[in-house]
Amino acid sequence: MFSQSEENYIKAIYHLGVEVTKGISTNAIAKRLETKASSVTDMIKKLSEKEVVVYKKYQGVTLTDFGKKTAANIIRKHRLWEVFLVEELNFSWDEVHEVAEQLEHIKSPKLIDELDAFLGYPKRDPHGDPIPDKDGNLPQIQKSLLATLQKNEKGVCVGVNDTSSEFLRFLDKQEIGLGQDIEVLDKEPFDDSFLVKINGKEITISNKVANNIYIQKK
Amino acid sequence: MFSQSEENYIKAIYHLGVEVTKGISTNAIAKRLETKASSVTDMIKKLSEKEVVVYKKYQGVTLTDFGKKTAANIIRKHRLWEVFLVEELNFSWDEVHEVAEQLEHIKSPKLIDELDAFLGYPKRDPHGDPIPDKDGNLPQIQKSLLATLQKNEKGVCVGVNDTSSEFLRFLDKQEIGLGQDIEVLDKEPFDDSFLVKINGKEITISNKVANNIYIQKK
DNA sequence: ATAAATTTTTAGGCAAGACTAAAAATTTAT
DNA sequence: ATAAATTTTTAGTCTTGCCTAAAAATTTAT
Repeated sequence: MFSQSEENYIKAIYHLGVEVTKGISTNAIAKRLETKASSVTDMIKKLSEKEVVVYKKYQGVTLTDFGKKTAANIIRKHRLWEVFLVEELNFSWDEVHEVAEQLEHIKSPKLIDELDAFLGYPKRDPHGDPIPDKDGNLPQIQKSLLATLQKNEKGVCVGVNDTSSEFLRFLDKQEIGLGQDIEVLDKEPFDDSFLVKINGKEITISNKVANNIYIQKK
Repeated sequence: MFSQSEENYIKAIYHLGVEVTKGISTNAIAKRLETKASSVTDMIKKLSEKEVVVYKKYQGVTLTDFGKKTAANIIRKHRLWEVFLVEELNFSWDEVHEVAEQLEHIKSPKLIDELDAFLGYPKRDPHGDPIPDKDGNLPQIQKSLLATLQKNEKGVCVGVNDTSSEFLRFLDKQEIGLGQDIEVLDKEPFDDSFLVKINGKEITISNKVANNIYIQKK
């Protein structure tokens, strides 16, 4: 069994390690968890003894298979709770994170299995991120950043990269959400902004925004 | 804001203080929380500084009004989560306590208000205990121990005193639950046991059991 | 009323998890 | 290749919440 603090480190290492082969640096973990590098070193030693990570001094850390499974389970809980908050308790997608950060640490296998069933075994959370199954497997779909689409390509919004409240509320204002059809009408070479059609309306989207919206092409 | 540990102390003091006018003893708190008296003294000093309790050396503690309100809020969360677990996630009434002990510490006013609404503003938890409202007020109903009923009195089960798994599972086996009609057919002077009619069946109930079931007379 | 038993508090320590400051190792720049 | 900059680790400290052992206060018994 892991403490909340240990779980937070495991999750951070997991997220930092997605599509990276080298070890995760002490500094990167410290930055993500808003803590100090020396604290990270301490915790890494502990997680290493518990065989959650592989660690060699000055070389960063990698999750073991056990560590990955542990991480997937924490993320599973986090995302299921997010679904619950949005679908059942009227939270908006920019409000869920803080509460899910707490709920993900509740220890009860039955609770999470029942919650999963209660929610109808959802595959994705309110931000479009996949929910790991009980064995830690992620359903992968292929998705592209809106910014990579060419003129006249169409797709449907399947996720976001930035999940900050500011960005999510901006999307709400623009009526962009998961499942929303988006068509690229034009790209402006000057500032790499996009002219897109959403809900029948034509709106301009900055390059920064286009780099934070995931699209499934069609 | 209080730590989980502080919240557990506040709750313990509240429960020990129901229908008691004197201060709660250090030892009583230690026993309830399965900790040592010296640890209790430490925590009591802290809670006293935070104006949650009134404390004079060697005289036990009492909750301040602020402390009572805090306690009621924790209990509100605990009981609402219990309702959720039983009504929505298929937990039985003997399984909920441990998980609710964790969930009660989640910090989010919106979460608990929405949960309350989602559940339809329940007045009582699965054991028949009243759920405090947002201001900390308890709906009090008058209830009597089954053991105090006379021959031929009738009532409905509205709560339990002992909430241990053993007792609750015993009640399940006897098909006794909240809302169950119970009629005292006879009392046996020899061992103070009861002959009662439940669900049309006549069964004998020990005095110990009768002292742990609350009845609303009718 | 005093002795014995009990309860409560104090004093000192320990583990987890964080921090600061300084040392050591590594990487980058010249 | 060496100096400078950066990253990482070590060493020592702090807080929270717990512990044991001993001292102090209170209660109970004789």
